Amino acid sequence: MKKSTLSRKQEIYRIAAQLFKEKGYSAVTMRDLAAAVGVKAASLYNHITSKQQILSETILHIAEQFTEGIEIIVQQDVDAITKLKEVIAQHISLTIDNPYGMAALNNDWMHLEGKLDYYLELRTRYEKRFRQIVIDGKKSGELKEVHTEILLYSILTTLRNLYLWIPKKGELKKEELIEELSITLIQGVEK
Amino acid sequence: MKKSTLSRKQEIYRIAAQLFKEKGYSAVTMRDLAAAVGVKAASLYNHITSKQQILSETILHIAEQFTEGIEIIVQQDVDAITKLKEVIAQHISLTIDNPYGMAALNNDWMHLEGKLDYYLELRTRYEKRFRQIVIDGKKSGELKEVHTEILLYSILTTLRNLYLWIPKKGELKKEELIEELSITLIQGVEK
DNA sequence: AAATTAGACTAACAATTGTTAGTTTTACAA
DNA sequence: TTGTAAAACTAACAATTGTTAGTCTAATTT
Repeated sequence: MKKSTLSRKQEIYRIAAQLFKEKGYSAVTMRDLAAAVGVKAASLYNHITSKQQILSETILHIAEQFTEGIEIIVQQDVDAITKLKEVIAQHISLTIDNPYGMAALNNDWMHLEGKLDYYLELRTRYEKRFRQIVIDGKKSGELKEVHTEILLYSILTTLRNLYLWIPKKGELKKEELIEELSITLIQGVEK
Repeated sequence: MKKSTLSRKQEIYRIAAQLFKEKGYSAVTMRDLAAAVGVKAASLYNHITSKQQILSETILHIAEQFTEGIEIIVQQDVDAITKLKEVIAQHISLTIDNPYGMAALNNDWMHLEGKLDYYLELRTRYEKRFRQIVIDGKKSGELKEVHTEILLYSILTTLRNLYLWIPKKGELKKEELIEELSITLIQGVEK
């Protein structure tokens, strides 16, 4: 495979992820994708092997980054609040890098066919690590005594859906976003 | 139309919303829906007029409740924090009443055909009222000086995705959930 | 210049889609 | 018991789906 082939494939993947974000995997046809790329549907198959493969490579690549990232974070010897901030920063970074892929990860994971079990395993591992940070933070007195699951899903949901509004906030600097979102999520909105 | 017809129609709508939540509107076929109802696909049309109608009635019914609800909340003569708590309570109530419909509202609104503009109008109105609460709260010194959009979307995203985990929390009482989620969102997770 | 190859094309496929038409069965009112 | 209407059924439709086969063209390598 040559460089030009690789970048053509990547261009298809990138455009596919954009369309998946707009309409969802199932509603995007290979003819839609081909038109957006500027080519006939059959020509796509010179570069990709299937529609399903586009989805699973897109999703799993990101999911692996998240799970590997949090496993590094949890084993650091720092307090829970610091870990939480690092998790927030990781979400922001990965979302800025690939907002369309994040949309697919969030909305289309159930359409993974062969790789669904692997995806679910990655997600379970991720949530387990995140939950451990919350539990440790409560035990050490850093976090409020609120139901773990409420605390967990309330933060996690905001982070998982950053892709919905991060692209619009082009004017906001990444470091500033990390700072403000950390404040909002950790210290709340009340003055 | 008789009572039995109405309840049959409602049963179809209810099951459809469940399937939409699992796989998304586009991935649910009328044959899937029929099988879940226990009937052949063609028989559905004795009760409904189209797949699209199921989606739009499901989504718009909820969207109207939200927009009407927040317009009542904003015009009350109470402080911003109280309004915020009422918005949170409304989200929890409507989500408990109809978690599957909430999923469709969140994930499948873009597949509305004739009614898409109306939906977007409702959503814009809703966000405008919500944003006004945030702006007022900052002005009155009740809320932190964080970017309005960050504060807005961070809360709103959590609320919009309650359907993802509320069904699992059957053991948790509604009033308790409102209390704990209000604390988490308004005062943050840090002790 | 000749040969090879990457990558576009047209045409077609088998399967699946939402929906309609027409018919039979079920259930209730008379 | 008979008549009527609701609601199930089978069969089919036209359109659309992902994908393959085979061909042509343009670019690159020899």
